[in-house]
Amino acid sequence: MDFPPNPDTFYPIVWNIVRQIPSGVVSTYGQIASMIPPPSGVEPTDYERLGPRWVGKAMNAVSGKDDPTVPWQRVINSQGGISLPAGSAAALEQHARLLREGLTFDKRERIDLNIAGWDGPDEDWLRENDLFPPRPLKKPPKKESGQLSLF
DNA sequence: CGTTTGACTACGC
DNA sequence: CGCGTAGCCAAAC
Repeated sequence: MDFPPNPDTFYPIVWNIVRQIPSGVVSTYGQIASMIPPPSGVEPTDYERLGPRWVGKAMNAVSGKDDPTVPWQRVINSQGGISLPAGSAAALEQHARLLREGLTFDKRERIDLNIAGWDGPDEDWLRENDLFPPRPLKKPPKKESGQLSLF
């Protein structure tokens, strides 16, 4: 299955989550997928592999509808890069929008998820929508839990 | 009607 | 750090 069992229900969930992403940060296909329960009939192990691609499908469907309420530009791949074909009009548009939102790309054209990675929606919102907590995008800061309050 | 192709990721070198 | 590969199947060609 490289396609959601039921796009009509799966896509809207994805779009609702994407609508929660604030300007200035970014999420990933995998993180979005991690919040959505596997559709009935789909094994969790399969979903882990297929979910991210389905999220990509949902994003593709947005551009078709040209829905201005879905900030699709804030969803990038797990490496912090734009997944649209390099040089394509859509890719350039996404790049421009992200720059406009204050995000910065390194010389490899990638965003540092440790800095700009999204922490997910409010917990209340997640509960109201029966969604799971997102998989963290930021890697643990080595040891020293959290950070010393001292500066 | 057979082939190619994905808005992905994790993993191995 | 970068490049290649598997997993997998509906659509587009």
